[in-house]
Amino acid sequence: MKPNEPVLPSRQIADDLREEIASGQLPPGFKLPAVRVLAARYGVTQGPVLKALAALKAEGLVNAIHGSGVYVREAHPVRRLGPDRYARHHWQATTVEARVDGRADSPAVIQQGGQSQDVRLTEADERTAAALGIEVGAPVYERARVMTRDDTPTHTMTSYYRQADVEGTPLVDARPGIAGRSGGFQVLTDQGLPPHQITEDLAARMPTADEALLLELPAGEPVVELHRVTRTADGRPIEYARGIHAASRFAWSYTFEIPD
Amino acid sequence: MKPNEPVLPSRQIADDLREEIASGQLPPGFKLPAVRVLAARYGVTQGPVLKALAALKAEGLVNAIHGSGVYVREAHPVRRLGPDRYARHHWQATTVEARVDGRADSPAVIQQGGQSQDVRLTEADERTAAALGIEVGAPVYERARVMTRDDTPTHTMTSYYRQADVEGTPLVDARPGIAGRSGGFQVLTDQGLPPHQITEDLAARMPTADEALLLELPAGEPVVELHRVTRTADGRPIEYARGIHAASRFAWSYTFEIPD
DNA sequence: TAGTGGTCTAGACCACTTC
DNA sequence: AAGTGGTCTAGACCACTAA
Repeated sequence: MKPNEPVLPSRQIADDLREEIASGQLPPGFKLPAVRVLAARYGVTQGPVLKALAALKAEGLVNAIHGSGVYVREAHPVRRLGPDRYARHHWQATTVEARVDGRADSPAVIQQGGQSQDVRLTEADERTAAALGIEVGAPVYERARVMTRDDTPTHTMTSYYRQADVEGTPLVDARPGIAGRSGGFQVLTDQGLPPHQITEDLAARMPTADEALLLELPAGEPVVELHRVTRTADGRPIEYARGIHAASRFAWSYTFEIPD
Repeated sequence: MKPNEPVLPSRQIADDLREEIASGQLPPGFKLPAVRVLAARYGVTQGPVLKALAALKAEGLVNAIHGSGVYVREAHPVRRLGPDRYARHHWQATTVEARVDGRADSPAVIQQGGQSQDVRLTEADERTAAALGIEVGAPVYERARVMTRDDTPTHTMTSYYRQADVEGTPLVDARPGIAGRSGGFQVLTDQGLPPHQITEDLAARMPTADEALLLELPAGEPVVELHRVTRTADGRPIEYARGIHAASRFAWSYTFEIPD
C-alpha cells in the first residue's frame, strides 16, 4: 500500500489530458487549451504544464505547433507488411520504363505514395560486404530511397548491389522514377539473377536525431530497422538492403513451418 | 542556410554528453557529473541540465538513480529470434515432468533464464476468438508468463488455448515449472494436435505505464508486440499468444521464398 | 499586434542514497 | 549529514503564428 502517493501537478495534468484524449473528449485534430490557461486551471506555473505536454508528445499523443497551439494527433493507418509485397506478379510484368517527365508525383510512379531516389557508387562496409559475400571496400551501388505516404515520409530503404550485377542497367540511373517500386527485382531478373529467397532481420529502437528529422518523427516514436538479404535460387546474394521504418505506420507478418 | 542557429544550452549539453558516451569517453556504468556540477560547468541553472538528461534518458542512453547519480546504461546482449527456436528437437523429446519442488530457479527449468507462470480460465476477447476460430466470450485457458534473463524481465508471453484442447493436461496446472519453456507444444502433440505452422505478427511502439513497470523498462525503451498463431498441418488453430518484448534485447529473423 | 509554445534564471524544497 | 536527482514558483524573454 502506498497511501500517501504525492500528487505531482505535472503528472496529474498529463494523466487528465491523456484520459480526455483516450475517451474521445478531445478528438484528433482538436486544439488543447493554451499553456497559460491550463496553468491557471491547475493553479501552477507554465513549467509543470510544459512538462506534462512534453510527456504526451513523447507518447505521440499530441503535436505542438509553435506559435499556434497544441493539437491532438491524427492516427495514421497501419500498413501490414507480409511476404506478399514481394510477390512476382507485382514486378514481373512491370516493364521498367524510363519516366523522364520528372514529375515526382506522377501517379504511375507513386502508387499510393511517392519516393525519392539517390544512386551512387560507393564502397561496401562490413555488414554490406558480409551480406553480399564480397570484401570490405569492394565497389557497390547504393540506391537510397525515402518512401512517402500522404506527403509525410514513412520509411527509408537503401539497397546495395555488387557493381558488376547492375552496371549499365536502369537501376543505376539516378533520374527519379526510374526503376522505382520493386523495379530492382525486375532488373536483377533481366540480368540473369532472378530473386528467389529473402531473409529479413528486424529490430526496434529509438531513432537517432538524424532519422527523427528525416522521417519527421514525433518525439517518442520508435523506429524499426529492417535488414533484407535477397538471394537467387542457388543461394547467391544479389541485394542487401537496410531500411528505417516509422514504427507506428507498419506491422510485419510472417508465416513459416516449424522446423525439425 | 541557417547561419544563426541559436545555441540552446540544454541542447548543447545533451549533444556533448551524447558524443562523450558514443566515443566511449563515458563508458557503460560510468557515473556522470552531478547535475549541479554540469550546471556550473555550462554556466546555467539546474533546469537546462535536467532537460538534457531527460532527453538522454528518453534515448535510453543513461539511467538516473535518484539520490545516487546518473549512469551510462549497460548494453544488453541481443538475442536473435529465428524460426529455429520452435524447432521440434527442442521440445519433442522433452517429456513434460512435474517439477513440484517449487524451486523457481531450478536449473532444468530456467535454462539461461527463468519464467513465472500464471494459468487461469477466462473468456476469449475479440482478437483471441478470431485467432482461435471460436466465438467471443467462449472459455479459453490463459497461460501468462514473464520471462527473465540475468534477473531482469525481458518479455512476457501469454498463450490462449481452447478449453477443450488442453483440459486436464499439465499445461493448465498452475504450479510453476510445469510445462515450462515450449512444453506447450509437447502437450498439444500429446493431445493429438501437433503444431505445424506458425504465423507471427510484429509491431513496435512505446510501452504503456504498466508494461514499463512490469518489464522494468528504462525511459525511452520501446517494446515489440508479437502475436503468434500456431496451427496444425491441416490449418486448425491450436494456440494464440501475444507477447511484449523489451526491444533492446531482441532481434527477429525470418527467411521465406518470394511468392508468385 | 496579440496570443502562442518554449527556454531560461534564481532560488526553494523534497525524496532518496551514501557515508 | 552531505550529496544526489527531481519538481516547482515567479517572472523574463524569445520565436513563431494568425489575424
